Amino acid sequence: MSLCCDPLLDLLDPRLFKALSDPNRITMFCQLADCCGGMTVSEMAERFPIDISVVSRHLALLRDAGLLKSTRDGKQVRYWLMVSDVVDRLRKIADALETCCLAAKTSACSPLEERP
Amino acid sequence: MSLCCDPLLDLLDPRLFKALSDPNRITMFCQLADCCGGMTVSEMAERFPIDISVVSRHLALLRDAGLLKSTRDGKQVRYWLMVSDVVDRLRKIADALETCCLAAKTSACSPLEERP
DNA sequence: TGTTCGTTTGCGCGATGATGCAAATGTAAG
DNA sequence: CTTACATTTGCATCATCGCGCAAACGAACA
Repeated sequence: MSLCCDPLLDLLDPRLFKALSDPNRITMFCQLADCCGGMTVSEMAERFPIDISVVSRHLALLRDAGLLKSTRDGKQVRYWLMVSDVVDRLRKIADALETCCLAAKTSACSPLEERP
Repeated sequence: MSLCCDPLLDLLDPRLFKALSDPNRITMFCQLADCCGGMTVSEMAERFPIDISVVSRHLALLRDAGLLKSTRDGKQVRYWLMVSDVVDRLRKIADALETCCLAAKTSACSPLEERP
């Protein structure tokens, strides 16, 4: 069984949303948006009242979700926000959602009730 | 202390992302995107191998996060996807993210390092 | 090589989340 | 008013999450 919203379903990666479901991670995300030079784990940790190991884990989680990239610079690890990637993903989700709902309205796909 | 990304921070509601951080809720969200007539709790529950009470809770959570609206129709409660609201929120986040990062690049705001 | 600094990982604890079951609530029909 | 159906709400259980602490890892440097 396939849905008209299959492309939407592909775009809605739980990891993306789980990554931004935590207030601290959201703030880290915004800090990186304001800092085009990227930030090291230590620099980020200075701005939060939590242990640096926790900051490290949060940043790694954001990276694994595809929101950040990390580069080693000597002893330090610098995290960068992948702006265009994130912006593209969000816009694609919005577009797919609109397309899917429009298709549903115009009966471009069979109603759910008639499916096996 | 204020950040250039303050408008972005306001848009990034943890509840929105938490709502879509669960695979079952994502699928319910997509089902509603494909069904412009909305769905009752029972109709939704037919499509999932989980207890109907769990489905009810998932739908309520999606509603409380601002993704769905619910209307009572006799004994049944029908849930609808708030398409334009969700699409607008996603696009506003994408726009704010772009704006914030562009401002950071052009030094329209002070770098994080120089803040108190 | 040994030391130091930055980062990551292992472990445990308390809190939150997803789930199922049973009971309660709400609504329409007999 | 009683009954039947749809939904919601406790309650318990198990998994996951955020967190701190300590140890391990990695890279530069004396």
